[in-house]
Amino acid sequence: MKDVRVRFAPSPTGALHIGGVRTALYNYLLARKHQGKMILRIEDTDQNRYVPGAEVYIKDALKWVGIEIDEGPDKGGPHAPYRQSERKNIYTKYAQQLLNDGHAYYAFDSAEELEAMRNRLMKTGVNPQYDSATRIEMKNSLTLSEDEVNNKIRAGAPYVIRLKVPKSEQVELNDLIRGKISVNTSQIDDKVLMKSDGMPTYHLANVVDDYLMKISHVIRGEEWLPSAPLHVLTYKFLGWENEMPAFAHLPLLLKPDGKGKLSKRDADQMGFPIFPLNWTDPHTGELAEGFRERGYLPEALINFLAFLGWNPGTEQELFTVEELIEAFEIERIGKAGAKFDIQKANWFNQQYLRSKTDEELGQLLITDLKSQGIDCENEKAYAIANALRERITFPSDIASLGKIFFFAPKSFDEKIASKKWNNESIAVITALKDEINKTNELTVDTATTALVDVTNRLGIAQGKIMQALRMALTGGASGPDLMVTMALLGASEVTSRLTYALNTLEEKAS
RNA sequence: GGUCCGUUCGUCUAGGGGUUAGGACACCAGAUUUUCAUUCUGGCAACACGGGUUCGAUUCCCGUACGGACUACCA
Repeated sequence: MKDVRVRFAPSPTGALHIGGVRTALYNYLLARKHQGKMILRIEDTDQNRYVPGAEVYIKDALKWVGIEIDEGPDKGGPHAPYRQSERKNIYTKYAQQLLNDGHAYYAFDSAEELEAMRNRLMKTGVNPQYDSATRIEMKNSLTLSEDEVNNKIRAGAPYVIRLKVPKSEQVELNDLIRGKISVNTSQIDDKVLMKSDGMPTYHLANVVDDYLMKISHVIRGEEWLPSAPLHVLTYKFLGWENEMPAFAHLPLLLKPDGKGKLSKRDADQMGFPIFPLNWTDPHTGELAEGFRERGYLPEALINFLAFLGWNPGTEQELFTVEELIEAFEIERIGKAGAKFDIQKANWFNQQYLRSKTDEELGQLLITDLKSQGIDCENEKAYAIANALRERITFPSDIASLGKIFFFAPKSFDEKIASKKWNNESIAVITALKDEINKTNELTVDTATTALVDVTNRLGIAQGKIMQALRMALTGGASGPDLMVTMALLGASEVTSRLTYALNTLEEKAS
């Protein structure tokens, strides 16, 4: 394979959508697999849609998920600048070339005139396009005399430059994911290449830049598929047919239920993030919570995203980035859109979170507790993390599940209280409390021994009172191993909690 | 409407002319855990439909249906 050079080319019009992250990821995986280069190109040719902060956001988001950029606006590189607004004169040059070669023309039609043309065509049942049939009725350098055109331009009349698409020719391209795609030029209209503000449109800019930046593979979303033949045509007209990159159009990320592409609205409705990081809309001031802030680990998100539309063909599910790079192949990307299933993302997160050490998990707990004004020694935090590690999906679960070690219960699970708080459990807990009160060193072993002794003495099966004991100790119906919980709490705390439970719950029972 | 693209369990998907159509998530059940969770075992559950081609089609071809994308001086 020739030198692999891929690009991720977002438009700084807002936060980076999770689908964009996946597109960037696939580009990145291919680049790394072939020791190629990953290029970040900012497509900011629409000045009206520019959103301050968006570019920085995109870079921060890529950095967070671990996608490294080899060439880009900050990094620089042999084909700088990497911001399209800074490459304006380059596009003008190639537009001029197309004009000279008769592959493009000036058009002076106003928005109203275009609108009128479309309405007229619509009424007659013809597909409304600015094409070989309609352009002869419009105001452009094909219908106007050379003098008229020159006069208009000299007078400063606004104009655009359009591609002169042939009347009827088959354009073919071989998509790496979908195979051969063939379209007749009669279905393509004379797309605007240069806008009246002097900026290029995407169609010109992406072709010119991909060529100049020696891009080997264009990996982008399926929404570009319909205009891909137009781009192929542009490469041909520019004389770059032989250097044309390979195309791979990715299937879309779909909403979890129903149909259609995943939108922020869906995500909001179903209660999951759609942006990698927190994003505050500069216009509305509205904050959208990111995957990072929700507690998703970048490696989990990457693993999850990689599998949305691609799979290695083996039964392995958990992949490090290095493994993904090794296994990745464009040919194994699926064709159909993939519904976004947040439950699967949660599962990946759980897997990655669990694989962390007690120390890492414990530090997470310490940080969380500190923000609530609670101090916790390292050793205790590590022990709590160890007890909780099998039950957490998000880092914040450690603190929320671990709070039982720092706060005595004030209320008790009602279901357990009504079902399990009876003479037997009261008897056992009373006796256990007295037993533990006598010891000063409470460990898993001594706690177990105490419980066994008490239940044996009273002739009550332990299983019958475990839930009552847990409720008395923590207020809840579930939690980490009870003996571990008691050991972590210590003798005096256990005694006082059991006493409190016995006092408050007794009244309720009678 | 037109053009293009797509369609295997609820979801992500493997597979491929002859398979008990495999895995994962979710869900359900049992076991273990003296409790809940974990873990383990098992279960539920899919080739959109109709025509071909073929000895044989879920797999190849053609239609149909359904779905999606695109159809801007936005990307």
